[in-house]
Amino acid sequence: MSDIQKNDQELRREEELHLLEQSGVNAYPYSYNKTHNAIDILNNFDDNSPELFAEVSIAGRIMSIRKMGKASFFHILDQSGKIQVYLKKDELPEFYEQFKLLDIGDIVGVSGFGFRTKTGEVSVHAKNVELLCKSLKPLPVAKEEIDEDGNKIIHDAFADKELRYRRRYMDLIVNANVRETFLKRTKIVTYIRRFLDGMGYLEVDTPTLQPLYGGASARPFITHHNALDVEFYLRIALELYLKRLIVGGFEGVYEIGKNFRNEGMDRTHNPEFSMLELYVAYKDYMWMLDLTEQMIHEACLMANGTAEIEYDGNKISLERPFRRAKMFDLYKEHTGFDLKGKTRDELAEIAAKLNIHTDKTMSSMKVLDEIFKEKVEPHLIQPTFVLDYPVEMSPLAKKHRAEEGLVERFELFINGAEMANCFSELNDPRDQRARLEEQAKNRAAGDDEAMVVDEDFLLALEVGMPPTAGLGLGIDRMVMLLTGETSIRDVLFFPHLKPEKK
RNA sequence: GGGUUAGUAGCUCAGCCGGUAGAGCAGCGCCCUUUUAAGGCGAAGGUCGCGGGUUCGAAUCCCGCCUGACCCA
Repeated sequence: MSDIQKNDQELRREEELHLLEQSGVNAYPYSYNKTHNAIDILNNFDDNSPELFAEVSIAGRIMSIRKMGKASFFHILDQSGKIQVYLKKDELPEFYEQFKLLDIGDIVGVSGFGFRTKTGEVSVHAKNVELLCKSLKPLPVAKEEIDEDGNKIIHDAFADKELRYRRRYMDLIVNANVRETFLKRTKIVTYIRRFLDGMGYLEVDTPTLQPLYGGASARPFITHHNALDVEFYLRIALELYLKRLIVGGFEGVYEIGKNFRNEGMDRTHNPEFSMLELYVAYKDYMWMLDLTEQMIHEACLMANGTAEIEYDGNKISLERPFRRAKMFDLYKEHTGFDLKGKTRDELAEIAAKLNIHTDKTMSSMKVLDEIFKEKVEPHLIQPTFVLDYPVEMSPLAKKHRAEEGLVERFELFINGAEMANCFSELNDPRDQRARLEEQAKNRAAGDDEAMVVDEDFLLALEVGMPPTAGLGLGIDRMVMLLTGETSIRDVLFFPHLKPEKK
């Protein structure tokens, strides 16, 4: 990068770095012996026994500096939070000169003792400060104020969404709420793992690069393997490989991993996103429904301390039990029509009455799907398990034990959005072959989201898969719900954006 | 893909019925040994997203493009 592109602040920081190095300071040393996190001191400092913090070493990034002549205050930020440091010239005469060359954004180690300032803030009185990393780029600076009611007011917050997403590291440094959201995300995912591990299920890894893709209706990303000179697809679902592991004899497996779908990006879609898929042998979908309900309920309690949350202006209760409703009952409830057993043309006629646009190319399933999206989904604000879908909509689900034309499947909707999807898994290889061949026909007829026939998967089913319940749960959407974020970009560290053009 | 809207200093924003830019914070210099949106004084800092056009003159008006946000299909 040439000097022409650097602004005066960047040039000044480089100049300061040279000055520091000339005076013998290593601006990029190798380690620092840190004994405390900011929060350890802030939470545990006791005015009656300050000796508990008589010797502390903390380290972090300088976030604000208040110089007052021969004494100074600055705040440093570590992973746990911010803490104030106090510095006197007559105690640190040598460093005090260097201090002039330090900036907001530099990382320092501070050793000293804990104390409380006149104004009541627990701080560290520095006996020694050393530079651990010189920062060459100015950081967006926001100032915080605590108002009379104790609320934090942030002035000039770093708010430009595009910059925040493209320079997420800056966003994380400057915006505490962003850090909190991602910490919560990690806690939620850790909780899910602990929950499933506690049930005795195995966490496994299956291929991301696949010679054939399947398990969902979506267009894949295609890539190329040079040594083999073959095309590979990035997986669109975890399903077919996890089921092979159930065939292989494991009785409970799960994977939390990335799926890749070659489709548009918006507030709820990123081309790569995280899914949990779980398969448990000898269980059916209603058993999995209970597990799903428990897992989401507990994850919310763990993340928020309550099962009552507010999301996008809606009050949502994740208290158990969630509502359970059959799909065709919901159609009746929200459209007034009984759609069960209707022909394609009858459905199209009803759609027209409901002011839903259809065209001749749409199959009866597509029409049903449209009506559901338009008339039912928006009403599913409180958590609702939608039960028993038409067989044509669910090529990997087992036929319903009691109802003709349906499969044993549920989807969970919360705040009008699909959160989880589950079936009693189809394990009759003859039926599975017929369904995949049907998909292949749709594909040949132009549906580029239809599934392909995976002969190896069918072979696995012929070897025999025990009765199995399978669940897919969108991790990003669940994190959105539990953190109150309405854009998927705010729960992904590095959401995809269009490339920057220079 | 369509509509609305935004892009001005490192950050947050004002200026937009045309006359070549302004504030706060950050940064710089001086003063200040318990401050906390620290304070006081002073001096800086900008191809006004990019490219065309209209005009004596464009951040401002017109066209195209890029990037983001929101809504719609």
